[in-house]
Amino acid sequence: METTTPAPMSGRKAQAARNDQTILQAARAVFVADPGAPIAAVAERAGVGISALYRRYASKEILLRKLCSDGLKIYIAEAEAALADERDPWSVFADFMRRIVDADTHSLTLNLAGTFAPDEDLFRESEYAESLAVRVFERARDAGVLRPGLEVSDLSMVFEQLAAVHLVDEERTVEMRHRYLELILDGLHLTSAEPLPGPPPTPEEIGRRWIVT
Amino acid sequence: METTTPAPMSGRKAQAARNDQTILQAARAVFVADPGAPIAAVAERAGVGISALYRRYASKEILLRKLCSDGLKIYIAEAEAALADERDPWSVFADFMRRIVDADTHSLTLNLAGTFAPDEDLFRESEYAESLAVRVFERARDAGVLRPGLEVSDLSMVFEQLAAVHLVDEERTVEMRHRYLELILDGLHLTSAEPLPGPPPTPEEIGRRWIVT
DNA sequence: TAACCTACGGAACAAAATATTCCGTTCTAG
DNA sequence: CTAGAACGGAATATTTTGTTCCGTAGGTTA
Repeated sequence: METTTPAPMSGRKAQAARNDQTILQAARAVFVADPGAPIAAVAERAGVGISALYRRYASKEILLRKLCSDGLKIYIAEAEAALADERDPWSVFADFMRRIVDADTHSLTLNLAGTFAPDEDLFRESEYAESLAVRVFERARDAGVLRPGLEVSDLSMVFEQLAAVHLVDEERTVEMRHRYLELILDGLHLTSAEPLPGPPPTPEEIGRRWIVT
Repeated sequence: METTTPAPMSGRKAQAARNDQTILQAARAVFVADPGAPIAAVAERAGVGISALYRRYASKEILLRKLCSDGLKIYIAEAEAALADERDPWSVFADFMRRIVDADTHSLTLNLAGTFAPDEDLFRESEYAESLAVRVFERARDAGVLRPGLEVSDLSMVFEQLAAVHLVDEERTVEMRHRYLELILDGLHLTSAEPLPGPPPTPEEIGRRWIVT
């Protein structure tokens, strides 16, 4: 459970605890790259056998839910941090965006939408996360630092667009996302600009994609 | 082959000619929604039997190449139109972007990258398309209407990002893409703004994704 | 009209992929 | 020294899917 201390490097239990981490990281990397990847690919990437996976997660679906849930937890944490941030509204908002893009929470929610049945808990977490996002957004909007006509739902779409930025090298991918996030932030910040064309996506439009087919 | 005239509505040949169209449209729609979709899904969507597909395309891979090739042809046509456009540089550039986004040529090149072996011809077409894009881009840049530090390769990434905008309803998807394209265009047009952070993607980084694994 | 041929629908087939189970092995704690 | 946790990875059962095949209908030609 401790990621900080290398812990008594030896010992079966330490090994296992380290695997907990390794497996989750591997799963994340693999499923972000290819949402339909076989579970064997995760094991290989983690450098462990398949049974090491099944010992921890009874099924692929459960593993996917875990990954999603973790992503949401990060999102929630960042949103709460933003709400507690006392600096000027635009900096707070922009940094929130940057952190979410860095955390890459949307590569999962985007790619995995519809590939597994959303848990009841997941649903609640998701709703809570959304409610926080609303508050973060409204703080910026009420402070008058956002382009007129924007809605919270625009944020989701922006995150999804940035999650689509994918190069082979992971580090470069992160760099590129920052590059285009700055571009988009400039557009979002243009308080004197024209409102964007077309109505923003409705929450319903955004949520419908989670329906399992 | 003629899409304009409904042609002698009846007649086996007319029927077949119409199927040529229907099948391509269906294939496009299906594979854009799900790059790994089975060929049977295309047949179903087109409302024809499987053999109607195999009569025209000897394999799935050939069909995919055809779709990609068609997309590139559109891209090329739009780029050539832009180069022939005499209006002010920014309008020409912005309209080029809008048309490409509308044509949705990148949903295919993006989603299908790596799922089939690029043909020799496809390769040539692709290179020609890219060379045109360079000229369109440089005309705008040389006219001084672009934010400093931008490169042609940034266009590819922008198109890919916009191709990631996907709602259930197709019409709304188009609307949304326009919405965020305007946002991005504003960012691209900010000639006095800071250059974007990080080096732009290299052609090599963008091309590497086509390697079949 | 009759033979013929093209385009087609869709079942049947074979191959590939993949989630999950199972069993023998290794390593550690006590 | 031994019981058992943790593991590696082959084997299994199932599903998915590309492709082939065959019987039929509609149109065409002689």
